[in-house]
Amino acid sequence: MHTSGHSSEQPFRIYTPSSFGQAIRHYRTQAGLTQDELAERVGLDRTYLSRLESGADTQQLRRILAILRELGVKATLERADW
Amino acid sequence: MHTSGHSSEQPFRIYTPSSFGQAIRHYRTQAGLTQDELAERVGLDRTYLSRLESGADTQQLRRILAILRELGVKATLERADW
DNA sequence: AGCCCATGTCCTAAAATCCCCACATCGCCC
DNA sequence: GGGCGATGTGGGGATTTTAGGACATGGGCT
Repeated sequence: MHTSGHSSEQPFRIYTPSSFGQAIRHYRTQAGLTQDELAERVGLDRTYLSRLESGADTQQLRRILAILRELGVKATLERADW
Repeated sequence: MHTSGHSSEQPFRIYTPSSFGQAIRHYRTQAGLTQDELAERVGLDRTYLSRLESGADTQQLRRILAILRELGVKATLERADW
């Protein structure tokens, strides 16, 4: 009876602004949402989302990624799939 | 021959600015670093790190977490332990 | 070709963030 | 008690980021 749902999709490892953007885009399209729809649902501007998915290289993101790198910590994103 | 290092420390699930801060603090102290040391290594201000670890509730973090929540994606931090 | 729809990109004002100072607190050790 | 190292916290100003509009591009469809 398959204890684990076993959806078997591998997590996204986040180590650059770009990889973060790609992950977001992946999950958004997989959810069948447009940038407009997602932006409205979370109260953001669409152009912001576009830039984020394109891997906008902000200093904020760089800062936290630098911290994680220095500490030897890896960040991953994956489907919560309850 | 122990294929996997099997260090078996459970990952941190990140769902609030606070949980993010706690994770950072955990890994920093585990690495035996002071805020000063870490801040200098990554070229940041110490007070910034302090506030980050205290779970500073920034809009930026909120935005990202809102996106992930809406997409049903979970973010985790764990030791890279190569 | 023409029409949508989704997305990328440029711009500017407005808003949020971060650096950098100062000072307070808390343990711990002498 | 006094000193010291580590951290919390406040404020101000400079820097960075975001919102929001406008416009271009590109694909798919008729």
